[in-house]
Amino acid sequence: MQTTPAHLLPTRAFSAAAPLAKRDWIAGLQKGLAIIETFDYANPRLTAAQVGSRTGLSRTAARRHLLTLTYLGYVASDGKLFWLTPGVMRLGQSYLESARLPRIVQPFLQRVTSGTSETAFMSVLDGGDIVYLARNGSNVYMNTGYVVGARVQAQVTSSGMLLLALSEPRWLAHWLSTHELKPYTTHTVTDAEALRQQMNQIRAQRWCVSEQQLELDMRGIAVPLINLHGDLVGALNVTMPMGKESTENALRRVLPILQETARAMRNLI
Amino acid sequence: MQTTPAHLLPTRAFSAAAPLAKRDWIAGLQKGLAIIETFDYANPRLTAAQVGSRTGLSRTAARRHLLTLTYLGYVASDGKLFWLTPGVMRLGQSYLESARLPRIVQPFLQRVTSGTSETAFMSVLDGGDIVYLARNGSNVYMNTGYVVGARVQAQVTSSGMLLLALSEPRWLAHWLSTHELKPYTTHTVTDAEALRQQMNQIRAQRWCVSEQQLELDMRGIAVPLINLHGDLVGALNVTMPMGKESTENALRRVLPILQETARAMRNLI
DNA sequence: CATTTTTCGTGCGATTATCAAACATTCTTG
DNA sequence: CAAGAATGTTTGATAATCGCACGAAAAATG
Repeated sequence: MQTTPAHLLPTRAFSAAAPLAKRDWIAGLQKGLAIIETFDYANPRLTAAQVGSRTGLSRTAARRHLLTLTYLGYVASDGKLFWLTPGVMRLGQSYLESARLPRIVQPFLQRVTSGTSETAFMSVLDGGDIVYLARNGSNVYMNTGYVVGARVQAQVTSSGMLLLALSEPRWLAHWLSTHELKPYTTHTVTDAEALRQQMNQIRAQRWCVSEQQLELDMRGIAVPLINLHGDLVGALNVTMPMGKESTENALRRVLPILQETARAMRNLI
Repeated sequence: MQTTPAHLLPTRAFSAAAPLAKRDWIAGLQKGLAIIETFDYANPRLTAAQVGSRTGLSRTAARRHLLTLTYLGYVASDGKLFWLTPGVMRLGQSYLESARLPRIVQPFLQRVTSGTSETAFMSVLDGGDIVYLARNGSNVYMNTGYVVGARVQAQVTSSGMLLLALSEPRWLAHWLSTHELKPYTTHTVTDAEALRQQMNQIRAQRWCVSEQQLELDMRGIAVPLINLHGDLVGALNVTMPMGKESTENALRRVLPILQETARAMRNLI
């Protein structure tokens, strides 16, 4: 008997296969994390009642959780409104510190940057999102948001399309049939069947180029990161302004460097 | 009632110790967050028993919380060991999205970068740590770790010294008397009295230069960010290799730009 | 400015989520 | 291969968490 409101359930829909026994379910933890994630650009400061209605909790329950978070330093309050503090960044930082990947890749990203003069990223798939775990290069051309930790819907990035294409076919099929394909630019592909075909090609060629899907005039080129056991651990990509350069020329210029760098990383990741 | 700016609130309260009533305390939430933070560089993968002993929970309790986190997608497990997933970065991202500051400062950082040719940062104090909330500039000279979200003990950075010096005197005194001053380089100041004197000067002059405290051959220069109400909301700084440049010359070159940029930001933050 | 309407803080008894201990099972190691 | 250590699972007892109800405090209204 799952009394949990649907919107509190994990985003990683498909992996939800193991319906945790009730006795192993810490409700307060789930609710508190949902509360942290309910703050966003449009809702930076909320009352306890607003948090309650956004998370499906009662006003009093939301308030109790918010007070706990406040006491722990993750949330601040003027007595009426609540907002997140920089303290919550300790949590993401725990991941960056504990994971080997983000630390190991940095010198390799520098290699890509100096070889191509473009901004290089390493990213992984989380749910249907691309999460950037490391970055190297200038911020001259780039929109400001793409820092370490940023997330974007996978299908509008080169790394995302690549990782989707190379992931578990059943999961991919499920994702394609349930995910809403939001258009970011006039060029964004929003047809699931078109995406599916692109992915077949990407899976075969083992690299991906993506143009103007997330931002106009921007191009991304991605290759997979595979470890010695053959596991897919993430993607390496560069993002660049398209300018007047042809797709073919850009590929000729950066793809070999990406592929060679990914190969060089194999026995370290 | 709370008049302290959110960014300056001590993490695990000193004066802010309003010892939350028992009925408003969500134990599971505190425990779960403590579990997330218990993973770090030295302990990237832990068993439930290890997590228990590190967080003071019983083995079974730790396991229940870990299973919950796993189901929610923040933790992964092979059945025996547990580790954090990129999903935890959603949490820090909630802060970056919801807070105005990190978004607003980006163009100003670019201004600093182009005026000084050095890497620019915006940061706030959280507990005794500096947290970098925005960054602009090349990563050529910099050690890899200083990305958005990174934390360093405040007293070894220019921004940290500045924010400490300008914070609530009672809180500062308490911090100085309880905080362990860890040496990072052979130049790191580890004497509390010496720090206190430096802070007096910094408080008076309203800027700070810090050299070789965290890394050899590196220099930081910081100025405060003050809003129209006169609240201290953070610090703006540049970090640069010292090379052969004198302190005076570096100050003459970058301090005016920092100060002018901070002034230009006043009515936006 | 007075009155209505809405929102918010708090105490309480009812409910059930969470606990640790005991036991079963699996993995280690000599 | 058997003893010991570490881990998974079950269970009844306990106390943590719940929503409701009520009064106080703001907001909204006219």
